[in-house]
Amino acid sequence: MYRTHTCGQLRIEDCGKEVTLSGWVQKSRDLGSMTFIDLRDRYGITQLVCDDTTDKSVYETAKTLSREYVIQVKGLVRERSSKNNKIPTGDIEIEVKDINILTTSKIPPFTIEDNTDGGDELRMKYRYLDLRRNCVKQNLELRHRLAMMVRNYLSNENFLEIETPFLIRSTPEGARDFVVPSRMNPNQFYALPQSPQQYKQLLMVSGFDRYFQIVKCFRDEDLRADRQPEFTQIDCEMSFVEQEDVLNMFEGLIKSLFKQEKGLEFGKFQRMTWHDAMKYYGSDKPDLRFDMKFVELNDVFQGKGFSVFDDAELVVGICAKGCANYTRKQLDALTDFVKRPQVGAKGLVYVKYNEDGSFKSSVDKFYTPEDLQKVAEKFGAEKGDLMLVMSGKTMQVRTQLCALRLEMGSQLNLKDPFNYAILWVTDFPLLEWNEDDQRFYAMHHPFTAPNPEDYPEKLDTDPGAVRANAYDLVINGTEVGGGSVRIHDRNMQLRMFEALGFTEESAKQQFGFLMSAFEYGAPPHAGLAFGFDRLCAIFAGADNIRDFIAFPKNNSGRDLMSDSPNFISDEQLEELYLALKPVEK
RNA sequence: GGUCUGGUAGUUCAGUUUGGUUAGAAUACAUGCCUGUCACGCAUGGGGUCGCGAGUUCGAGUCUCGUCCAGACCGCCA
Repeated sequence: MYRTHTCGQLRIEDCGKEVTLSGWVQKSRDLGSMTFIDLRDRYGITQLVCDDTTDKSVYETAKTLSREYVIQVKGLVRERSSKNNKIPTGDIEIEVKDINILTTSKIPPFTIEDNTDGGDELRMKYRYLDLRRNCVKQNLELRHRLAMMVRNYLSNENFLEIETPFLIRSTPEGARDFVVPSRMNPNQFYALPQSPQQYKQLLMVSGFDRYFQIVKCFRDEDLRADRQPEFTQIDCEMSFVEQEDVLNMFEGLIKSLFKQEKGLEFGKFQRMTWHDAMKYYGSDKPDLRFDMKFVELNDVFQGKGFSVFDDAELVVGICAKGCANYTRKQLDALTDFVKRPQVGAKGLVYVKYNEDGSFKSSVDKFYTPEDLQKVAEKFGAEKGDLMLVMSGKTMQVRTQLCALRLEMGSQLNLKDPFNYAILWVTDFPLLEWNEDDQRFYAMHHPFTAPNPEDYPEKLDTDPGAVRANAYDLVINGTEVGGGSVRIHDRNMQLRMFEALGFTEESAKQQFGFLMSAFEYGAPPHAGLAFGFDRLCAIFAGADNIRDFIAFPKNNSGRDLMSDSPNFISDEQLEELYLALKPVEK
């Protein structure tokens, strides 16, 4: 028997017991004629002691132990003479009677501690060692708990978890597909699913009126801190429901997770239309942990001879509470921030509402104190506030001001990761115009149902203004989930394809099986999917989802541990009827 | 496809602004001492292709160009 207890288990009441423990050597502290060893496993750390009561040959073995050796120890539990209240086993220690070295270890390239000395790259390369660290292990434990809660909640609500295929047909809409060559069907390829979208809709046609799946999805797009090429969704679909039913069901799920995991209770989640989110926060995923709402200022700023504002489509600003004391240097830094290529603004206008009631702005040449007073009134600004104003084309300037708003939120410490601001964003546009291709694309996906108020009339007259029955769940500025009511009527689906520039034939070619299925009695249905990795990160107050995935990829989509992707042999290529093309510089 | 930041002992970093003697610190590692440590302590020691390549120069870790790698972001992500 390798162990009678784990390394996190023994307490003061176990004193006097003969026990056997197995684990990794965390650290050895040699005090001369006395040696302490911290033994670690998944459950915790237990201190081992060798002193003059220890058999000499056993002590000699103890002296040879080095970090990360795997050992088995037999000994007696005894009370410590000096306790350690930092660990749960801190009241006891093991008087070592026998040590068995199970395996030795090379010196690890970084320390296996919460405050490791290892950098990201090194930790990825030796991910199996990184996972030994308590903080990383706890992230995976959190992930497991949340997955269990999701399964329990949905199972109790009569949802069935049904697996869908990973080797599927490629569809050109949406993100790039990862493709897999088929040996048995030369020159033909499978694709890995970007999501099980069409399969879950088929399951609705099949009568499984409540489906879910915690499932891997694959997208061959550039990565970010919150984007991995393979990631996990909580994918859900329901039949005989309207948008309201879906929002209520999954609001319940999210509330249940927060209640169980964090003991937090929330009232009804705030809702905001996509239009308002863009107008007041410049983003379809506004961070509502702080306010700093956009205020549109065309009427007070235009017509006074300041051509930058006079010529702009939109003049819009935010008010930073208590920031009128910002120095010239700080204001210049903000200007530099918005001028960075990532933000892309031309400049930034500030108006200080000083404590003495006077105004100081970067455009004093053009505006009288009375003008600026009106601006302040628009903002509802008080003495001591700083107003920051930008102008330009409507959508562009909103995006730029959004970047500034988030930056101010960071500077003013308004982004407490454990203060959760949750909202539904609803009424997304159905279609999105693409300048490059000169055509509309589905903003969500081509199966999303239009809002009945806008269909069919507006689809002909003003396609860009048609609202969809689509919704996102946003927490602290992160999109953690999204979904829609689906089209279940074949004619409506054909109209949609038409609007997207598909012919009936090309639509059939790509989505034929779904369209065929809809000819055999499709129920009204709707659903959504949550980004499970992001959800885990948010529960832990983290930004990067990598720490919540056991074996993640890096920025370039590489697995630094296994060094993949990598080349395959000529034999493999031959078998797959593939030939490589040289990379052009 | 683009913008920015970084690459120097096993590791994390300083040094680069202003080119100039033998490239430092902490930590890790090794050896010795130490009976209550738990970030143990003390002493000693080993450890460097300054990412790679080219250039400028009497001389390059330091300046220039190219390139590779890593990270953050923009585009992209139905």
